[in-house]
Amino acid sequence: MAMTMMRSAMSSSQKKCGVGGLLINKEGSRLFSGFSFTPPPSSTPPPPPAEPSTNLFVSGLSKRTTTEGLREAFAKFGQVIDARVVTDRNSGYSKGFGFVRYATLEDAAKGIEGMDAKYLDGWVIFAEYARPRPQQPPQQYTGSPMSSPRY
DNA sequence: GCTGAGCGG
Repeated sequence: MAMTMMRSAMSSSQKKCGVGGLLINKEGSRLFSGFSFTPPPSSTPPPPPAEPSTNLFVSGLSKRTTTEGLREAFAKFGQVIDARVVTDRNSGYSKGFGFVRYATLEDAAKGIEGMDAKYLDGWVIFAEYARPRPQQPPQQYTGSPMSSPRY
């Protein structure tokens, strides 16, 4: 008899505890991850500087900067073999970047150190080594290395 | 002839 009353009392003591126990801390889960970011599986590592070469890529040029201006600016740090400001064929205006070729790698390095992040015609230019472009040498033999004229 | 990241004639 008495047990019946006690059980009914305990049941009533449950009250509304079920809803209050559900708590999720978003910040807590972030802190648990701590110092470990997932590296992106997509491999697109663009190395900012290219390998040393006498060919220099100059960006950030002013629209008013011409090939002569580029050569004059870079000639102060080395012998410039060739300088060219890339211009659009349609309009003929500068694209804002150009290429400078030095006689030696030392001059190219000095040119970069001397003209990189410097002002030219009011614009900060950036000089770095140009990338090797896919320029295939125009060979008359269709590029077949099997060409053996003599045996 | 200019918007202003970028790699050419």
